[in-house]
Amino acid sequence: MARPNEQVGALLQEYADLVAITGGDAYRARVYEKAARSVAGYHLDVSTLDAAGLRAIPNVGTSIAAKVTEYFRTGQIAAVEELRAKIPAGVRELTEIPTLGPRKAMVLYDERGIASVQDLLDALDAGRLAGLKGFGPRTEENLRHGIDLLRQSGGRVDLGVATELAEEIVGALSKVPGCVRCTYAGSLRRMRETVGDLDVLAVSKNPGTIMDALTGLDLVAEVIARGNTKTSIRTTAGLQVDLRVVPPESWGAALQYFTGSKAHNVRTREIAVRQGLKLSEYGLFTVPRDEHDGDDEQGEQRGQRGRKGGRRRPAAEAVETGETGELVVSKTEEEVYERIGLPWIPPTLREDRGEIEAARAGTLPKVVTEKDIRGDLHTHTDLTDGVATLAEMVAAAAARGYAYYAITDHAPNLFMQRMTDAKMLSQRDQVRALGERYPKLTLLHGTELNIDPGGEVDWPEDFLAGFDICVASVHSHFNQSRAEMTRRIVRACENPAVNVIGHPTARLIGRRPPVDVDLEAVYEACARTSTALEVNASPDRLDLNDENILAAKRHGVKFAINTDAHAVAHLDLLRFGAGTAQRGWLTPDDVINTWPLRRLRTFLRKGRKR
DNA sequence: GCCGTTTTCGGCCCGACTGTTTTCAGTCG
Repeated sequence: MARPNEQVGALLQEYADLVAITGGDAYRARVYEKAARSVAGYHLDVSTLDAAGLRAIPNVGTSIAAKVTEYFRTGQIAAVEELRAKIPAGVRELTEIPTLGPRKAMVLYDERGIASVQDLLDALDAGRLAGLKGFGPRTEENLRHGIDLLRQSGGRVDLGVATELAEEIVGALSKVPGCVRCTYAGSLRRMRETVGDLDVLAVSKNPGTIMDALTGLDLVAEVIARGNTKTSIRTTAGLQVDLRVVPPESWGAALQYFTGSKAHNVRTREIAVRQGLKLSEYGLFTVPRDEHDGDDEQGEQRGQRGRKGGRRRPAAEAVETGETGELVVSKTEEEVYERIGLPWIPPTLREDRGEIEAARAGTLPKVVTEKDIRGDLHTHTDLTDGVATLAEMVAAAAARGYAYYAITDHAPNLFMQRMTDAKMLSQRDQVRALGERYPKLTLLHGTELNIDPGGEVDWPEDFLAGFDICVASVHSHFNQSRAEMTRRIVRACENPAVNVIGHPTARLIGRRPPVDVDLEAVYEACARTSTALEVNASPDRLDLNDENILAAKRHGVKFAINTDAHAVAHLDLLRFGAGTAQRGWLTPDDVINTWPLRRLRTFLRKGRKR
């Protein structure tokens, strides 16, 4: 995504936070928050848009469009500067502490002059919070604890780690007597590339028993909250797990609700409201008549509270006193979506990135699934840095039912792998021989080339012509300038032997940032030269990521979802690649390794002479 | 401050848990 979009998005988010901290209108804060998200995720570069173009962005109206324009004209937004002058940056940082929101942060600043996390720690140590309204002993303890957590780094884990943990917990809870259903939801079900916490959902005849089962697991370091419908724990690895227990008839609504994302849920609830319905985690309900009649009065109260910065009355009373309308549906997600006039939307699309509009228009993509993939096109063996033999890898590929499978060991310029022409040709003979043992599986002999700093690859054209497929990747010189890196990768695309650009940004999640490259230029080159971009399924890469995939697809680029397996077990990581591709709205037609072999071979011929 | 197939004004998603409170505000998801 273009940088200007992210910059403006960050500024609007900051403004939203500052409005909330200063006790401004809560609805106004929320609008800025929504605008921040839509700007950051908008598909056009906002710095190139005029006022009308800006107002075409969802949640951007006259006022916000003017602020964006002002930002590109002057380099700042006066309204933001004004609030910055009133509220030190450290106060906003305070709200990153769990359990400390905008209201309490402002109290700390107003009453005690606390303007940073360190200030807060000092005040706690000096006992200076004593007597402050709303800050009792438990709150002090929670704040200290929150600061500890904050300082232990971001706390998000990768998709592989989160999936393993979630499956362990769901497995354990499913065995608890009385547990009827159990699964995970949340960002993990949506397959976000990192996961900040786990949401586990269960139906149980005996909620207490299943709560006890969770809090009793060996991996529990701390019980954060314990109720009869919700329990939260923190694992020894620092990950929070929320378990919700719902009645069986609420399963679909609860699964929909706890899968999120928050932005997607806001949209679905709004749609329900417009149809006179109410959607909660307990189901889709009709809104009773008298509540309609009372709308004006209630609205007035809400409006006033909103202006005072208070909150509206929760609907809990209505539930308790039985004023709630009748349950319409909620047994399955499909029912819930259908009743509000939408087809079921795959979890990986639920980010409010246009899926609601597409669902309404009947143009939701039929996203690619793991089952659509007919073969892995980027794998290694122990000839280079893999840990399994060629025979083992091929046997595993055959067992997965693949129609084709490419072996792509490293080329000589990754010097540590000691590849030679002779070794490669010898492997090719072995591949051909092995192929005869697997009549249903077509083996492709390939290689993973190194794109050198100038954009050249390992072998001359005539040697490259002997491969069925060539992946080419950046493995070194990650710090080149943007111009050099762009020229380097574009040049690789223009090489007639190169079929796939492997892990295109070379990032390692949480360890190495993506290389600085003009991705738009790369997408253009890929589309022009029939070079596919890889969706590397390894959970520490997921490269390209979802947003980049969306952008590349708009250029007409094709993709290959590959595991880059270095071991037999890695072939199973494919699902994370499929999930990431879904988040990028890819259909089987966009993905070359879902195609029949003939079509794939035609694509792989590219610009080669033979 | 944005938005509209009920509306260009009057709404804006909904509920659980905690802590400190004695009826509820704040935070979180």
